[in-house]
Amino acid sequence: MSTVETTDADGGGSLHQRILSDISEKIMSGAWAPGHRIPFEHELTTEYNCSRMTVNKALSQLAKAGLIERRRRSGSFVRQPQSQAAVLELHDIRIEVEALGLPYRYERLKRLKRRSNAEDRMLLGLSAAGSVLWVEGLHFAGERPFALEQRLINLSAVPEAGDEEFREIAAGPWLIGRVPWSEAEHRIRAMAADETVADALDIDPGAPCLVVERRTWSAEHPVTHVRFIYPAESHTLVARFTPSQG
Amino acid sequence: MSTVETTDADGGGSLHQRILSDISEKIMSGAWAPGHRIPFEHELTTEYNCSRMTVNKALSQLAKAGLIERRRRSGSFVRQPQSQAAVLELHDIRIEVEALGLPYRYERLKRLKRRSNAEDRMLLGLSAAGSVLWVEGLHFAGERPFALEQRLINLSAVPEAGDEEFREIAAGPWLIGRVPWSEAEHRIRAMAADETVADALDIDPGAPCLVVERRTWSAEHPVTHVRFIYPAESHTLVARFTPSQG
DNA sequence: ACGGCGATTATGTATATACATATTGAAACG
DNA sequence: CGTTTCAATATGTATATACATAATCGCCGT
Repeated sequence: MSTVETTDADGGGSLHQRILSDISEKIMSGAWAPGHRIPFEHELTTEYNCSRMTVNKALSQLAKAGLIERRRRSGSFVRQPQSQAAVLELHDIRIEVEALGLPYRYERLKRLKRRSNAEDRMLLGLSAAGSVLWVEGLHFAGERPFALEQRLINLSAVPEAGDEEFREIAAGPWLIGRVPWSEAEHRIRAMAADETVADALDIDPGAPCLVVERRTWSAEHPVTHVRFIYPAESHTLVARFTPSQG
Repeated sequence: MSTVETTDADGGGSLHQRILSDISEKIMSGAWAPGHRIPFEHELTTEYNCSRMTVNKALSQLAKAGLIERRRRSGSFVRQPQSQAAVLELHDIRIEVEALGLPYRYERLKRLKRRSNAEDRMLLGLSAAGSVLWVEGLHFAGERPFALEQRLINLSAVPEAGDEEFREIAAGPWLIGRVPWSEAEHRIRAMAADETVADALDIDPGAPCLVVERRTWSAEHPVTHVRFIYPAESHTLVARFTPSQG
């Protein structure tokens, strides 16, 4: 610790990241309950064998993310999970997860190309039949499932999506940059997890979930319909605004 | 710059904060358009007469917030804003209900004037203690409960609310028109109904609910915190928006 | 011309250090 | 016994430094 060691000497990621994910894991898993005092900076310093600045930066970030609260002279404490803020912006889940300091991972569950049925057309707002792609995947924050994604892509609008596997990359990031969207509509509601959802998200059947559905258009053409399903505890949408004044 | 100078030597806030606000100001105002290369770290270092670490931390934070993009060897650039925060309308429940073609009714359940406790202050974002008014009421659509409202009013900001009974009129419509609000923040999440909520809304305990919390400010003063609790089946929020630019 | 390779450059991450500031707990005092 | 004061402590913010890493530019040889 006395000299400057090579950056990223350990295995994966930076030390900063490792501290972040270690601590938020402990909090998320419940090992450190709300109110629990987490180790002092100088203790983490010896635990991770690093300088206080490194620990400090990680803890400050957790504080800004709302996971912990810091009190001078007293230490840092796990906060009541009322303010696990995520922002209703672009709704890129990777960014949301990484803002929590957790490693992000995506895993495709299903992929199916088919001729649109009545429900597909309703979801997309299509009048005529055509090819659609159905993709289902799981977003992970660390080891835990963070959100289940169910997506319908209108292949008449985005034919090249038909050649994509979406095995490791979520369809959202793929579509952005390829298809300029001109309009979007969100629907937000609560739902009880059914068998399938509960299984995928590793929660109890019947547990409350937050559902965010988005429909996107590009120049009047329906592009995609996504449904994100979050376990209730893991997610709060935050929207801040000032009056529009007519 | 050669020695360690006293922290916060300048006027208000930290240097970190000043750099942050300066740069986001320039971006938000359009002075630095998307694609514009902002000064290099070493340039800002001389401009603000501070170390690179300080500048680096500020820029990293802006990057994490999505305002800028950083490229090694090339510098930092103002990003294209991908999307905007959703503009949820300030929803008036009477209008929602009447849009469904159902008769609307409001009924007050509880009303309590008290000195703010720690939780009240947290909800309202107050630092000092003071009088608050707690009002709980039910919104009906026809015969069925449509939403449960739990509201906290900061009597320091709106003293005349202390004389109101809110027996037949909900506090929301009363406040609007009386108190011009300058800013609001929504938090949206899912929740399982507890005993109290289930009883009020006439649903089963454990049933999923949509919770919308709103905090309102008027000229920097916290005015009110409301929580609307909807049975999952009865409600879907809709937000529609277009990208701010290409 | 053109493709590869090394030098340069800006950012990324870490260290050790210094001093500020808020809060707590205990000692000193009226 | 209550209050005031003070020192200890943990966090907050800044500095200077060191080395890593990625991307670009320009040189050079074929």
